Amino acid sequence: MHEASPMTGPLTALQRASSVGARLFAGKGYAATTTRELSSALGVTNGTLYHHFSTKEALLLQICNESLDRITAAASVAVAGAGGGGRKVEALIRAHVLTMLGDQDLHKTMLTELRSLTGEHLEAVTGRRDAYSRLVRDTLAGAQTEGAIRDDLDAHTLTLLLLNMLNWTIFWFDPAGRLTAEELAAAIATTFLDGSAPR
Amino acid sequence: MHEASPMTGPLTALQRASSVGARLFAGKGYAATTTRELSSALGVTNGTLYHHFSTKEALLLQICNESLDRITAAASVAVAGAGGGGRKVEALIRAHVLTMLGDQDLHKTMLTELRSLTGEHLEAVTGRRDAYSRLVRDTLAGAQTEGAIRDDLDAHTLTLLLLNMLNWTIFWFDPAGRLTAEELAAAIATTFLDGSAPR
Amino acid sequence: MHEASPMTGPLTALQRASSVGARLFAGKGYAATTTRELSSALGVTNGTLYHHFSTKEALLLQICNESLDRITAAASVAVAGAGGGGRKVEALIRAHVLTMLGDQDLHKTMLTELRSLTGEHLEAVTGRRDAYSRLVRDTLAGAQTEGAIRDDLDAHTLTLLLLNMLNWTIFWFDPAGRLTAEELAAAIATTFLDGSAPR
Amino acid sequence: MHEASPMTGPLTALQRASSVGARLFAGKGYAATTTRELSSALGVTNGTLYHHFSTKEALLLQICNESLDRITAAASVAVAGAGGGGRKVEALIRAHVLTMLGDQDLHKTMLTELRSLTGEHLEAVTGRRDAYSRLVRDTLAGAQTEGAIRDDLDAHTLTLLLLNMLNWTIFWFDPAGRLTAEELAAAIATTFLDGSAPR
DNA sequence: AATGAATGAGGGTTCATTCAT
DNA sequence: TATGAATGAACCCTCATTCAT
Repeated sequence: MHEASPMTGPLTALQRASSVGARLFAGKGYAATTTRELSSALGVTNGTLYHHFSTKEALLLQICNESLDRITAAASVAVAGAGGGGRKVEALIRAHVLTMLGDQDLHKTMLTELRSLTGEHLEAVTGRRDAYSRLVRDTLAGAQTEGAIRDDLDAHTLTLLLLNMLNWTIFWFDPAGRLTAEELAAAIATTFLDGSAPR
Repeated sequence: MHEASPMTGPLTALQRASSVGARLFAGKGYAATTTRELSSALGVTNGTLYHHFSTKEALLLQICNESLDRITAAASVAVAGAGGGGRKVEALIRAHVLTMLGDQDLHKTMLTELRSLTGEHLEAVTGRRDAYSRLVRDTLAGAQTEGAIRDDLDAHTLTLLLLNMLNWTIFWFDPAGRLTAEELAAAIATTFLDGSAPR
Repeated sequence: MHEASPMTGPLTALQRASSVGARLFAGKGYAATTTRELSSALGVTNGTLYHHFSTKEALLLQICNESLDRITAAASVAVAGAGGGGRKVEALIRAHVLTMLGDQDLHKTMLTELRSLTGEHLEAVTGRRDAYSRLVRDTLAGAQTEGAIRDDLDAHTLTLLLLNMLNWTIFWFDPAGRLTAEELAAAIATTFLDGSAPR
Repeated sequence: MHEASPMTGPLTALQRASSVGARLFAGKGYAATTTRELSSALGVTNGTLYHHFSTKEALLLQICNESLDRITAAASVAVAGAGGGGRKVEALIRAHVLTMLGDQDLHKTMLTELRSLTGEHLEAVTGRRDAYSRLVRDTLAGAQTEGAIRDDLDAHTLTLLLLNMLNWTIFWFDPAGRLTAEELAAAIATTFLDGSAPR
């Protein structure tokens, strides 16, 4: 997906910065990752890294933004393109899961290291994350209005529970494991919509 | 001996170490918390902290162990005391949620900072966490056997989905918010067992 | 030699302080030896150590004094008791070597860690060590006067050369090695007096 | 490239590291010398010191290696260039003394602080020092074979006694004193070969 | 754009020493 | 006399960041 295509040359070191940074940040945490580890993993010197990112935090910001860009775009498209009722919810779940697991390090970094941002950076990313939450809530509220999902639990609570099911996945999903991302998306949709009790 | 009893005075600084450490680690992360911040929050000098904990990691270890002790004990008791079928699952959910939210910092630290442990510490805590996961899975598998929950999703997957719903809560639950822990436990149980679609 | 005799009880911890301190100081150096290591090797607590020695340096001072007491006493007695001429020089060499190697740690500490003393302590010990050097020089000068040793090298230089031969031994002598202290004393006396060239 | 040549300016701070480090280590001991004292004496910051030496011990290692390089080279050349018999021993003594006193701090550090090295560093330097001892012994054994020195004391013992006379000098020699290094070398050679007794 | 030496504040930890019990 | 918790300065070392080349 994000690899060089036949029409382009190889990625430059800096184009790989988000992905390399995300790998390191996801692996050992933002605070525990040094800029020297970043430079070294990128194959450039420490000084060069600072020609492209004014601070370590700027790289984290870029990663968080990229994560939210992708997940918001994927979810928006999915929801817009799906039929009414439960279909939109299913599409949202699938888009969220597939996007998130398609670049696990990137999204894990956003989800877990966001708190290391400061000041305006933090506000900006938090704002975008909240906007995404609203997208989820609006989708659920819409489904409630259409009678596709229950309305004895308010949309806000349902949103939080759905995000619970979606996001914690980032901590344990193994692409080489027995469950594919598609299967997982289906299992989450089933469980969230129909529950685990037999019908 | 060193525990606070109703008859004794306030906890000493060091008896508060787990709770103070958990607060700081949960707030800004283990790696970003300095031992000086810890000492200062405990009201002791840096040297005193090291009189009681050989390393910063030793404090993290104690916190993780305490978290898993509590959550395992609470869940075991709850499951053992509940009636058959879905009741055990409900009891487990309630015990997990109430325990976890009863000391949010402690359990958040265990859930998110465990990876900062090294060597034997990491193995020991990981082992205990996995043992807890097995308790959850056994409970779900038992409910499947009794026909209380569906068996077209395997117990392992259901376990992961349930833990998703339970654990991510730690990131957003606000004790002062509109939802109480009891209500949340009930909402999770309902959603996990019956799903969000109307019946 | 310095062990409890049948008439006395076992040594108290503090009576062993010089010997234990000397062992540790000789082994890894004064600066690299901690007071906790000292207490622990003595089998007392850190606080107790400080009831007997006001500072770590006070223990070093005691060791240096004990070393110089012993070596000065042994040499004085030996020189006084020996016949004239070269006999006094031989006796001095033998006394120095046997005393020094009889408690290698004690004397090694004095010889190598003396510089860690400060202020008056340093002056006092340096003064005593210089006094011992004068004893050696006076002995050599006396032998020159009697014609027992050459006088084309001045007594001061000969003193330094003799102390060279005597003192560096502390760095390599192994009581379990093939050379006994007596044999070494004889070899030094022979070499210093007669030289290594055949006669 | 980075060596000072007659055409270049003064040494950079880091080129002086060995000599400055040796001065401090020789003066108060390796363990008692702080890295801040080192940086400060070099006129750089603490961080800069660590830019060039990965640990304090790495500087000690460099000093020890430099010392043994010089002393081994000087002795090898001297022995190889000298005539047979006692001439080689005299040449060795002179080379050892002149080299050692030509940079007293460097060699004192090697002789007295070597034990502060750890692991492979210690083994490496100990190995090189032992190799130098073998050079001395081989020289003495050769002189014995040629009948230039006595053989009723074995070469191993004579080696130790000669090194005693040579090495302890480091503790007291004063370049500004009444004895020059050349004179001292001559006195040691005379005493070691002919003894202090009149012939 | 790229380098890598330099910076200096701050990190975890240790230590000689003190003191209430 | 003995204890061991407490102290806080200092230790070695790391790090994000800067800057001359």
